[in-house]
Amino acid sequence: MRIATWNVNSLKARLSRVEEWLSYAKPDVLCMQETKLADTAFPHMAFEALGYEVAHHGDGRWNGVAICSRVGIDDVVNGFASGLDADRDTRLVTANCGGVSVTSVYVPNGRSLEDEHYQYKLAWLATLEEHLSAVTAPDRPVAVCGDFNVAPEGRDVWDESKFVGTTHTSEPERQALAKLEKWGLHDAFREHYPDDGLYTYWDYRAGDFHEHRGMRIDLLLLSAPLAGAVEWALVDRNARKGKLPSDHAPLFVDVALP
DNA sequence: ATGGTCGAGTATCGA
Repeated sequence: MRIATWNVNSLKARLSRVEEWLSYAKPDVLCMQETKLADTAFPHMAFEALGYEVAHHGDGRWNGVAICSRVGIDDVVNGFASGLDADRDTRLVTANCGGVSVTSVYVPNGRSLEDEHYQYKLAWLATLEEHLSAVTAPDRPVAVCGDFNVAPEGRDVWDESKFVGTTHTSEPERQALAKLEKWGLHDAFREHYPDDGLYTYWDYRAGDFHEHRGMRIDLLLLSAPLAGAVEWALVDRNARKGKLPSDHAPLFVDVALP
């Protein structure tokens, strides 16, 4: 099973690039973030034409997440599971895709360490763990995919000295991520490729992509039954090139399901 | 030279 994630930064602006990518990468499951669409505006027919069913959770202007699957999609949960504090934004959607519990996440940015949004980000990551415990368990096949807006380690940013006192690299954020991993999730891409300089996001400004100034903030977190069956993983940098790219590249992993 | 670009929507905010 090929499981992919991509922060598309507006599906309206990116639809043709996403269609192109699906037609050659052929993932079984694609998690998208920042669709910036209301549910009623989602272009379902474009995805159906490529063989995908879609669960989308969005409210329009910002955020918005989706799961596209060609191996079935059931038990859809929009936002956090019932009983937990409701999210104020549309930042996650969960579904069962061919026996795998898939969650597409768009973790809050945080903006700055002093901003209220940073506290929201930390609380959000804690609630995500409660959500996972409510809908599944780490001994089952679980894939939590998306834009985590956290670079797990120093090697995940282009220059650590540029990230002193900023979000995405602070210790509380990294601890929140480590706590998720302790729940039973593995950073699938990182476990196979230890090199630095492997990024998923490059700011549009200042030619950052061409200067290799990036960050690895998009992750595929897999439970042990999946992490142990990973064949390979890839960040498709080609999808960050050319006309009207997202500022994120898609990332996928191939898992040999039993 | 301490910015630089996108996408939302149409003035600015968010990333």
